[in-house]
Amino acid sequence: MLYKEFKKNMTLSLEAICLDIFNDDENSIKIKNQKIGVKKLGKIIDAALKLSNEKGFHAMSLRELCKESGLSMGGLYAYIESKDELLNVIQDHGRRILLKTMTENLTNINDPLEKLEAAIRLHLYLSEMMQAWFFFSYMETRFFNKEEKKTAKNSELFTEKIFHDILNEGCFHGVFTLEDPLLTASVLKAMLQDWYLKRWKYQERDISVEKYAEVIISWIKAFAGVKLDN
Amino acid sequence: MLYKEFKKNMTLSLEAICLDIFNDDENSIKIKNQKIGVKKLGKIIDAALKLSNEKGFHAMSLRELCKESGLSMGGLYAYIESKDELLNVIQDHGRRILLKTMTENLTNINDPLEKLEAAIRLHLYLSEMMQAWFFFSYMETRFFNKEEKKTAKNSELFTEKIFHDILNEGCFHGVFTLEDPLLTASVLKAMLQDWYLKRWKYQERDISVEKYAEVIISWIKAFAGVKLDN
DNA sequence: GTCTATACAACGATAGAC
DNA sequence: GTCTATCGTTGTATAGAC
Repeated sequence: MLYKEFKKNMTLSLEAICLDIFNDDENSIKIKNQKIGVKKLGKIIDAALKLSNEKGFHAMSLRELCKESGLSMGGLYAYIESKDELLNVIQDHGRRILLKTMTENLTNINDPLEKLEAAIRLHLYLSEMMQAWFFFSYMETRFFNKEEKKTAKNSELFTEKIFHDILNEGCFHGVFTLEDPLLTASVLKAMLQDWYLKRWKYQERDISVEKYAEVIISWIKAFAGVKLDN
Repeated sequence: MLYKEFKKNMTLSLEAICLDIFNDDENSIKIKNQKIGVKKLGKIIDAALKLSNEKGFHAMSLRELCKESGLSMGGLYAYIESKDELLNVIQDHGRRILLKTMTENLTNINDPLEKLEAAIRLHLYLSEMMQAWFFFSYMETRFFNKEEKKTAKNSELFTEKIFHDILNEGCFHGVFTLEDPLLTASVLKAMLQDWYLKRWKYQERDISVEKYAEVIISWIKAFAGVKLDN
């Protein structure tokens, strides 16, 4: 699947997820009008991601955030309880999309090699589409409180586990030959993360996300002892 | 070479570098006594790295830094001009060691495969020894000003170039078979960085730096079409 | 060379008008 | 639902005693 196609499919399901999140957060959100609420909350998250990725979440002042999202200080506090809670909202928002997309799109693939390729493309395309969130999530995790840190850690291990399971399955069926599938999954994940962590480099060198996916796939094939057919 | 051996050799040359740095910074440092100065500046850097890696450089207050390094606010300002300049001092300190170690220890190796293995081990061992600085440098770069950002970017590309050159050399001599040596070097670097970025994971799983080095080396061998001999 | 005391700006958060 | 005005706190940085 090409990135363009993936993006088109995703845009539709994204709106539904945003609505879900807004309704679940009604205890902390003071806005009753759903239409206004969803729209502005989206603007706040986008602005917060933009500013945070430029200067860090902690260095981003709420006054700046207000300017960027077109609200006043008082207005902002109708959407969030505190600056800390804003962080939770952002994290939760992205994590839901990540979890939903990864699980839903892989269940009906059985062939290990096919599944591995699909998972790699899926993760890369998703991180290309929501680069700001992936970058934010990676860079800001260490500033979370204890509980949020644990959730973030589990999310990291969840993605790793997807690849670990596929590799194990492949080894069991004799498609892959690996000495340490877990360590392989870990390194594979590092390569996927590099895509959204050093986007400036890949952009400068005109490397498309499809091209990068191909490199990663041919790399894992070589390492897992899969015969190259192209 | 094992990590233990590497560490022993490094400790000696480290002290000399610290003295160099102290002498070069005499325009901003108000301390005249060299012995006192070097010792305390080292303490300040260590404390700053510790606190910064816990909560971020921006979130670390100078009051905390004073407590951690055993100085008063006034005392601290005898060593640094401003908080921003402290960032430069830390960056410069680590970068010098990195540059010196990488260049000095690779010049007299000619065989591409041997050189590649040595470079991988060198980078991993160095990042194991100075994990705090490597982590700091990776995580805080985006908060630098324009000029410092450029220097950091060049440092990133410098390390990548070392691997790129070795891979090119190997391809030229027919030892490696690679479609895109630059992209390979880029991905290789991502794998090396994962070692100091997710140390908690590798520690939890009892993966030593030697073991990790072996995995990376066998991975690049498989990808570059080098016959495995063990 | 190091300390205490203090200046002043910017922060997150809230109250109350509209 | 959004605004302005204002609170108390904490930040960096400096002055002057020792």
